[in-house]
Amino acid sequence: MNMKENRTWNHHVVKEGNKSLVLEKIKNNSPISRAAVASQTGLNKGTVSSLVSDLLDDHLIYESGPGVSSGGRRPVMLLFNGSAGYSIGIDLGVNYLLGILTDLNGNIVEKKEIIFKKLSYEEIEEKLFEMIDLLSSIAPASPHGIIGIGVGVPGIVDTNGDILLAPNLNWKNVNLKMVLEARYKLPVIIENEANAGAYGEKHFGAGKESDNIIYVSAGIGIGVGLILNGSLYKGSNGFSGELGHMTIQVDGPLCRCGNQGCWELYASEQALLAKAAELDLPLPSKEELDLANLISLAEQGDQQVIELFEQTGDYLGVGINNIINTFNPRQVIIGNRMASSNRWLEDSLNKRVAKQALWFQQNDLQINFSEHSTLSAALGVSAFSIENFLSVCMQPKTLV
Amino acid sequence: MNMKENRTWNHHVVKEGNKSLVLEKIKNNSPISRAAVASQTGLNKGTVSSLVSDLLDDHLIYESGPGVSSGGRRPVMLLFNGSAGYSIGIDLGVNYLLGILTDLNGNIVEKKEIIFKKLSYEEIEEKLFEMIDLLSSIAPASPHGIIGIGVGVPGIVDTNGDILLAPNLNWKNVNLKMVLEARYKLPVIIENEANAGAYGEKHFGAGKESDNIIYVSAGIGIGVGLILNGSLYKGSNGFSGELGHMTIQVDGPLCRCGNQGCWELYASEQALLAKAAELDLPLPSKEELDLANLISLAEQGDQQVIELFEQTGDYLGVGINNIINTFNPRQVIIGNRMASSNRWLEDSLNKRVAKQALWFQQNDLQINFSEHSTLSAALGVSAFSIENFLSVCMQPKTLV
DNA sequence: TTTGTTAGTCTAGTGGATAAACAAAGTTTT
DNA sequence: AAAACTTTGTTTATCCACTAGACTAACAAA
Repeated sequence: MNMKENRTWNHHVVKEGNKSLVLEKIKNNSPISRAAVASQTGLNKGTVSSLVSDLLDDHLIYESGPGVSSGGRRPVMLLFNGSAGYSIGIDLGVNYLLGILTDLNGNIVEKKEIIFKKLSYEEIEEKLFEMIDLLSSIAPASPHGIIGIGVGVPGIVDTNGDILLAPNLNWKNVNLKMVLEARYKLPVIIENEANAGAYGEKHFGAGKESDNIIYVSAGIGIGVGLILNGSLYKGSNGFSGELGHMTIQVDGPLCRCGNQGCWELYASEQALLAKAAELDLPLPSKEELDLANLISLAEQGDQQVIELFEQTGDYLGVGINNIINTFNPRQVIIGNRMASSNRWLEDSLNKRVAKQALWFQQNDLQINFSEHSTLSAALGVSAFSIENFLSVCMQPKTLV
Repeated sequence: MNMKENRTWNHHVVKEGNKSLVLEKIKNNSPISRAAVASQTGLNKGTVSSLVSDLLDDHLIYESGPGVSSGGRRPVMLLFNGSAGYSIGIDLGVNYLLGILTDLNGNIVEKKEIIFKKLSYEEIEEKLFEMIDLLSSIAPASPHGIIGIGVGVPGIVDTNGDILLAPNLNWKNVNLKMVLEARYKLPVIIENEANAGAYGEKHFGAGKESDNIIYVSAGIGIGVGLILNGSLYKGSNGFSGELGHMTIQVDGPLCRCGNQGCWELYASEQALLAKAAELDLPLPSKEELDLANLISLAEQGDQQVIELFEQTGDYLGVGINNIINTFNPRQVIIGNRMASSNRWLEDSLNKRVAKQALWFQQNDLQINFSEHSTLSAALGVSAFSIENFLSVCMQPKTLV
């Protein structure tokens, strides 16, 4: 909420803000008593009592038995009710569909994956419906039911949620949001896969406390999700983070974007595979040249492949250096498919960063590979829906 | 103001927000009547009346004569009182000191420049005192007097205002803020010169309405100021925007930062001069190889020099492309000393951007050279002080 | 049992927003 | 010119949410 917005300030806003403050406190510090919430937030005891009563009515929190006394009356402990509703998050990949059902804490209740190859838009839509229907049917009974659907896509999504371009899916101007909202009558969020991953990492990853997190989604291409000042930065039209097409070699090879020497020509899965194709690797057939097989070759100690990974790690480091100099982030997280090869990427990447990054940028800076790896994006869109749902819950009820 | 901050919400916050809303409305739409403020902000007429009366008491606005009637009682017009106080903004360069005195609208009342060469910290401090004393003494009488001092410096400033490193000045860990605050008993803001320039352009430049503005300060080195979502992004420790050290050529020449192929090795004033030194140019002596002389050679039609500028413009475009792909900004503004050579830089820069930037990024994107050029940074720090002053004015008075 | 402490609710009071009535100062219509 | 209408700005009554502090409840220690 920004003071410069043309929004007036009144007691509703105050209540909304404080309610949100109390809920956040309970979520992050549960179990906690009303008294502790009051003293820790600075709110008056009475105010907290009243807001807590609202939250209880909404089933967003619940009271557990009494806690331990600290020399007086025993406190009633409050807990966030993660099971007040469930959220669907789907990672729509080029050749897979990964769907999860999470509770409001982001805990995964169910996970389903479908692998496919070269499907048309209509066919993917069909699979998507099946996935959502399945996950909906699995969801346990709860006060709020399914609270929203989120979909992460490998493409450019504008600020309205329209998919403008998804080159690897061969999609253009697809309004999936409208389709899903019409069919399911639920809030739908469509988000770029890298943005979703960044959000997922912020909420459920190692970087929970950081305000400035850069999520590098290194897969077929490279996309970057930016969490700046604690919230997702999407740019003027929602096209930020196209760092895969950042020039790191002015006179480098031509990219399909029209540019030369783009980062993703050096450090993506596609780049790795292209370089591997030039080698004479002990694979059963040319068709089986994929990341999984390269990883197993590396595991067998194939020096050629290991060197390939190391070189890629070095190039990843070059781009990450640029990111560090640009954003001075607290944390850089490398996710998506390439993150699974962290064993062979890590050393050369760190060496490159240590060599280049300005000294003062190195303080308090963490560079991690994602722990969730393939799940970040799905978790992220699920988190979007949850945030959205909770913020709507904070708003005053308008009587019908 | 962020809902996640651990700040409670109460009546004061509401009043502060609405007062700020009303003041902003009057500032941007003056002259304007109370009634118009009410209808345009959505606030109640009575609320506006009361807030306006507060603002009149603070001398932040004033009433002019009655306006034209639109079929009823004639309105009393309200105007922002730019002369309620004055702000001092100083651009501390490597070999110059540029100080301005502005009113609260950012209009320059007085401008003074001192040129010097290789002074020690103590000597510069002395000059700085002289400058501030002079500007203070010139300021017209006003209700609030001098409301603050801002200084833009060519170096790394952390979030406390400490100057950690200013390589070209040979400064390290200088706490200028404390020195000035102790001497003048006024709020002091120290800011990186690129950040200051970005702020200056946002407030007084062509990009008044844009929310996402990138200011490229191309001088001896290159620094970048980032206005994202309407406010300055400073990174976790205040070190963001070090884009001069972004790699644009992995196997390029070594930079003093330890990196190879940094942008500022290709597109800064220093790079231009270095390349010019290799040429056999018709200059009276080697000592006179500077930007001003190169510009006059170009004006005389020297093809070698013009090509040098064009090449530099091309390289500027490479970095700006990376900026566009990263931030999807509404506007990119090139400022500082190199901006004065825009005539010869512009074409090759635009050609490079047109060739490379992803098509969807080109919509609604403006690339401009700064209109204020050398004044942006001083205007920016002055604006910082003004903003700060006004936000303090919005806070409820605590009776002593 | 008494005393002290902590938890949570209740009541009165406060500040600021809103709606609506009202006063002031015009314009337009008759 | 008088009457009717419009618009501006103030005033009044009311409402809402927070605060302070009294009060009740429930426990521990002496």
